Amino acid sequence: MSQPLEDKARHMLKEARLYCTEARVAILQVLLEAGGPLRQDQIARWESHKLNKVTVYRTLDSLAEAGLVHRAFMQNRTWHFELADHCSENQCHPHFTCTNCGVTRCMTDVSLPMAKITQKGYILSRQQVRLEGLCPACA
Amino acid sequence: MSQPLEDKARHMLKEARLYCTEARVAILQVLLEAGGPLRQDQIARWESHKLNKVTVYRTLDSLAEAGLVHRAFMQNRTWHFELADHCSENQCHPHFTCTNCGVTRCMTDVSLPMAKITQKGYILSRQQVRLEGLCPACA
DNA sequence: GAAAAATCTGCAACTGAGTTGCAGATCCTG
DNA sequence: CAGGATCTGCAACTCAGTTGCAGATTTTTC
Repeated sequence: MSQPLEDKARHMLKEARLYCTEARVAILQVLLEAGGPLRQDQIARWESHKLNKVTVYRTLDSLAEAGLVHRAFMQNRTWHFELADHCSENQCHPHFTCTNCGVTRCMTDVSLPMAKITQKGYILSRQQVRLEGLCPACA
Repeated sequence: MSQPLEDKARHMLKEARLYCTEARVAILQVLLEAGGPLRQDQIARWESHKLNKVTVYRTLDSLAEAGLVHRAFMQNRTWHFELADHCSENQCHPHFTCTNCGVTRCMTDVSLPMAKITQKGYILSRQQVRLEGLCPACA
């Protein structure tokens, strides 16, 4: 059923010159399918894949190092990972978290200009924006 | 020596209608003196105050609830706390972290416009900006 | 100002995300 | 398909932050 996703995942791994291991293919598929940030446990439990948490973390590390995935944000001391597409070179889309229900959403259609650091000597390479408020369901 | 800071701390607590306990006065003093974000262990070890970590966390919670302090950012799965002044109602100053040496600095002179959420139903109440790059020493 | 009520504080034990070492399994290249 | 390079899973660990509870402080009441 998700053959095309698996193919896409394998292709991404080939491009990045990474071993096409079961775990990497599975995790990329899960992230492609989810279309948003996921925690380690959400990935490990997804569908029929049963991956050890150590494997999930190490796999995400290698995918992040290769630039395929990145740590989107931390919530409740837990990292959420997502595919690194839809990101410009130095800025990803903002993430909105509802302070009432806790749901977090990617605001892919919102963007802010890069900050300007006036102090001398700083080299700004990346900017991250978190938004907080009420989601439509809780407002 | 830090009599004025202690007085200021006590005054802040009175204003916020909180008990003037030793721990609260001490922690406010430390944060006033530091002038930037601190971790729990940095606060606990500051000068002659020897506070239990549970006390530090609970005290910071109560100060945060009263609006005197807030969680500035998380680094290495650890919260950094700072005084809540210098913050506008819905946005605090950005924090810059050097990807090389790990140092984090408050960029009080940098500001970004608030994001505009185009999707209906969202109420945006707070925006947080993290910056990454190289500090003058590492650039 | 002392007693009562309301709140803190510290200790010990716990929680849970993320990490490490290592042996055995998989993947790729020649 | 053999052999080296690289993963994977298990068990045990780390460490920031939390919880329950008994005893200590602070504030309020009279």
